[in-house]
Amino acid sequence: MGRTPCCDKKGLKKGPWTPEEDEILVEYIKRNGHGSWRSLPKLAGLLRCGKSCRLRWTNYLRPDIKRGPFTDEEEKLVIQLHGILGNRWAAIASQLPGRTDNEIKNLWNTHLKKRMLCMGLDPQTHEPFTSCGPTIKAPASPTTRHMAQWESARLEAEARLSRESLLFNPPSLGKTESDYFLRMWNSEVGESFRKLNKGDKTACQSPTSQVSSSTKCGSVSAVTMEIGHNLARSLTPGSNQNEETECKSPNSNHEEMVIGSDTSCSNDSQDSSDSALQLLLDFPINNDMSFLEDNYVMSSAMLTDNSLICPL
DNA sequence: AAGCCTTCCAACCGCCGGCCA
DNA sequence: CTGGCCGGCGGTTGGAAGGCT
Repeated sequence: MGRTPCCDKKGLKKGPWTPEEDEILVEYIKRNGHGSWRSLPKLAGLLRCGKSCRLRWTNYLRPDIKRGPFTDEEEKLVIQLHGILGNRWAAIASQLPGRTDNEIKNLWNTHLKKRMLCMGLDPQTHEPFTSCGPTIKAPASPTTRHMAQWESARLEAEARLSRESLLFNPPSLGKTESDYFLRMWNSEVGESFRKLNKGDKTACQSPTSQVSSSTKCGSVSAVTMEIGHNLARSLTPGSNQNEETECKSPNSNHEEMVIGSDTSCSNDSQDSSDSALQLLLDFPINNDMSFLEDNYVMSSAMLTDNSLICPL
């Protein structure tokens, strides 16, 4: 029992859009909103299927689309986020205002994937290749692998934050220079973040309590901070010295965000990883996540040294 | 100049999950 | 509960553009 096609293909135009069609679509959406995509083409007088109209609008005609080539910063961010999210282009696109999932997917497939290969890294796993494949045997599916990475990151963040919480006052004691996450937490950025979340009485007392309670209270903020920690670590040269995974590329010593793919991942922890991942995907990114961008900017200079740019 | 090859990206296709009757 | 509708997503494709011989 196959699905009915999204539209009756008879009499409907396919292929590249003409400027006239673009104009009709834009004018219609400006006046009426897109409403039901399925009925839009008929109402607007277009010989296209609704899906085609939606795609044209979201990928090309939308007024907030950012034109022009990707900046280095954007490319780095895509690579970082791909390491966390895998091929979830829409989720990645939500981190890059004005960029579409299609655009990012194309960027990855045409440029970044090659760059990874050139650096001796598996574009799917972000792990170094060896003569007989990746150094670390990854879980069977990308989804499972990313869940494991998430959980591993969460557990380590929790452990580290528990340790650090003992040293929270004075903040400088025992703090590594590279721990941007904690520094940020203690900075104005962290403070404004805490203010932002002051409504949540169970979380946000401290980084430790917040992260620890992330999966129990479902605090999106906590997950955000985990992401921040993960990204901060991945952006920080030398910060992975004590991590479980060997992240050394034969070609470079660049940052690597693969975090112990082979660390234990119990069923219980997979559940929490599930919720964390889900929360991330549901997270309305253009508010809280901005602090990550700050962090990213702060750390991006370091990336330049161990450049991801691979002359082809 | 012509032909071939490669790269790039807009657009299509099919699947999935949420919603609703 | 079930099945259809719909929007969204990720994978793939096809053709235009540019480079090379």
